[in-house]
Amino acid sequence: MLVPSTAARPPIAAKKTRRGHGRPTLHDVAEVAGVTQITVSRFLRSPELLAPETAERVRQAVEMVGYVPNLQAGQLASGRSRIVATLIPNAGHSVFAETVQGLAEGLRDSGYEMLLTSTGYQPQREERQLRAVLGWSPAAIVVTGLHRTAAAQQLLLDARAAGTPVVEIWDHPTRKTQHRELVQVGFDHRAAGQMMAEHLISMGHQRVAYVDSGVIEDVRAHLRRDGFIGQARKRGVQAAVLTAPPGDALDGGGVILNELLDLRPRITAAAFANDHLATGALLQAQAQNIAVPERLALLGFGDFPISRHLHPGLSTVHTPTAEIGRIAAATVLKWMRSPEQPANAALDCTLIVRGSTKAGLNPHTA
Amino acid sequence: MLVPSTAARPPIAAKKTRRGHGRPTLHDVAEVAGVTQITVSRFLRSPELLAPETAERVRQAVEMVGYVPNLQAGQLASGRSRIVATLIPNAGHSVFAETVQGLAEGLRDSGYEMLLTSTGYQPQREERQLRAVLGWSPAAIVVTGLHRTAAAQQLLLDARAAGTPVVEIWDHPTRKTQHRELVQVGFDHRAAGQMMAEHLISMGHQRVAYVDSGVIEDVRAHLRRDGFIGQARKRGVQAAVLTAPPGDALDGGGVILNELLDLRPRITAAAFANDHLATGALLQAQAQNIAVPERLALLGFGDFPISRHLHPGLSTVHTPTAEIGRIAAATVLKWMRSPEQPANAALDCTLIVRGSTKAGLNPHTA
DNA sequence: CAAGGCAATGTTAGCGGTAACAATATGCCG
DNA sequence: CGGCATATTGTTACCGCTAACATTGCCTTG
Repeated sequence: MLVPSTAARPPIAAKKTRRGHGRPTLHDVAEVAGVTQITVSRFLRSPELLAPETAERVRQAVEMVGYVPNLQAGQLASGRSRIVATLIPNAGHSVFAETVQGLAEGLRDSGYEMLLTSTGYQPQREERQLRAVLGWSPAAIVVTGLHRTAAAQQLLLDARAAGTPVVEIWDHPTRKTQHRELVQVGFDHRAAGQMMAEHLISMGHQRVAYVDSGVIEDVRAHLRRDGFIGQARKRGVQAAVLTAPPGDALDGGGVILNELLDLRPRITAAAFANDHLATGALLQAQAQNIAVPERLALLGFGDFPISRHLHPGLSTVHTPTAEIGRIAAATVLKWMRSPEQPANAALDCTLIVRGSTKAGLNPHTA
Repeated sequence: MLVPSTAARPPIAAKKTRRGHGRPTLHDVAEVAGVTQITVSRFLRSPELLAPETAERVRQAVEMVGYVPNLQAGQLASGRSRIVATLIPNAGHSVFAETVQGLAEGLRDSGYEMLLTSTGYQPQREERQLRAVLGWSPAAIVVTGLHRTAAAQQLLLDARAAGTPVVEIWDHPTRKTQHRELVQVGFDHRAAGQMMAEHLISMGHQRVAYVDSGVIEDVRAHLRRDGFIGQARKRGVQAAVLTAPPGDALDGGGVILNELLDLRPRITAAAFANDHLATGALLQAQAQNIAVPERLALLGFGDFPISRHLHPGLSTVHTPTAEIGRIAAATVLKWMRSPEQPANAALDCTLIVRGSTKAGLNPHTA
């Protein structure tokens, strides 16, 4: 049995006092403090219920035995978990990494922890991971995008029906009709694509191209492509579509540049699925002495840090990557505290016009 | 009570059958299958123990009620958890993001999940988060670096003493003596710094500078700095030290470039804490028409994707970012399976020589 | 001064699983 | 045909914590 040793202020290595797993339990603390488990439990959760003097005794006991609460036990008993399950296509991609970081910051010190899995853009895997993660009875679920297997969707709706907040990030549906039980925090990729087309058109370009992502599972890039093409068509502008080769995007952009230059009829501007591709193309253009934007205007997507440092600066669309994470965290926290469903957050993408499109055919736009 | 409904193949929304939290339990499945809980539990963990016919009945029952195991309960009962706690300075930094992704991939389908927290480089926060995370009785702990508060270190050693694998990533101690209970997966930053100095020296530079990270808590960058300076001194070469301004590293690099050019006595080469800083400097040099490497050779660290696409290409040190994550995952998995402590993994950094140092004063080195 | 109220702490009964052991049934042997 | 090993399934007792209700003692109040 743990005796209130006279020495010991620094957390002493918990002696194996009980049959259990070796860590001190509420019971151990209670014994030292001369109270019962529940009093210690109360001290930890609502100390104001205890008599000040008792509270102090318990506080000392907690410190003395180096008590760390067993969260699994607590959650099993209370039915409440403190886990926010997060499913992300690829935690290594800078955009998602920033979102993850935003989430981590938003959740920090909230008492909730983030369980992170990376789906590698594969719906089947996402479904499997979702299933696994549900076993943790997460307090909330954050998933990327709106598209997934039917079974995964059903799992989410079931979880939602059972009262678990579910937030979809990075995407925002055009039609408000889509599964209204879930909350979206993101932006409209189709509209972003339209904005990109509109920008090029407004600069006077009549023949343009869109360079789609080489990651075929990147649904959002394809949405932007569709938006781009749709808008171009609507405005009577011809839009070719190329697809970047898989692999390193900077390399891919370089390769694509020459394909763009070879297109017949000639095009005067190209939009890219992301800034990496566009940067690759821009650097390649530089190497080959292709005048940007005179011969070919280039428009990226994502506003990666490097883009404004290039020469010419890369025009692009700024996306709220970290903000998505922070807002998702805030949304989830709010939702868990009060049961009413928070509003969707439709974030803004903003066009950043730099040199790679500015000195174009029709330089009347800042 | 759940009746084996005649319809229902797709997981039917679990009816609230018990006083519990609404999700079907082992008990529900058992009832449907006409067996007891433990048989269902066995089916899930070691199906080979069941009679084939029973197994099939249970399988159908599991599917029919849409059973998802309650992992908290299982772990509480068994004392084993399936959580790998991971503490990272900043999940948004590309290098760590790649490591996280590597970890996620390494853990994928292993049955273990990653609990991720971001410490923001702050030891106090790290300690707090470590404490919180210990409440999950993680099956293993992955922390970044070797430096932390004394209390945090004690927590890790306690966990280790209780049998929890602890892996320190991104760092590798020069002296093998340092807390041998923990396993390191990373590389020796001091040695990397030495290598950087050695490279510049071998190119004939006699006056060099090191641009340290603006993140004062980035202990590893400082280690590289110390290695750099130490090596320079050893070889009788003067080494100045500058510190990048905080904030955007690309900007910081640009600012630093002019400081480097203004240094008296003049220097001929500079090494940077990371490729972002070096890239910023390189782009700024380009903008100011400063000849690289003739007027000033630039050496980065990290081999970020952009570096080889710059003109001239940025010489740098390639670091095994994703590999650290993958190996850490493998190490942890192995360790959890067999109790003997795996070996440290000292990974290699390799010098990548590109144009930004190659055409230097003494171009005899490839 | 008895009754009621409130503050502080305790008791009991689970949460949903698993470990360890127990109990059957079955088959094979001499 | 009894006995024992083996295969299969069940019983019991927790894991460490919390919800809900119970108890105790003291203070206020009519």
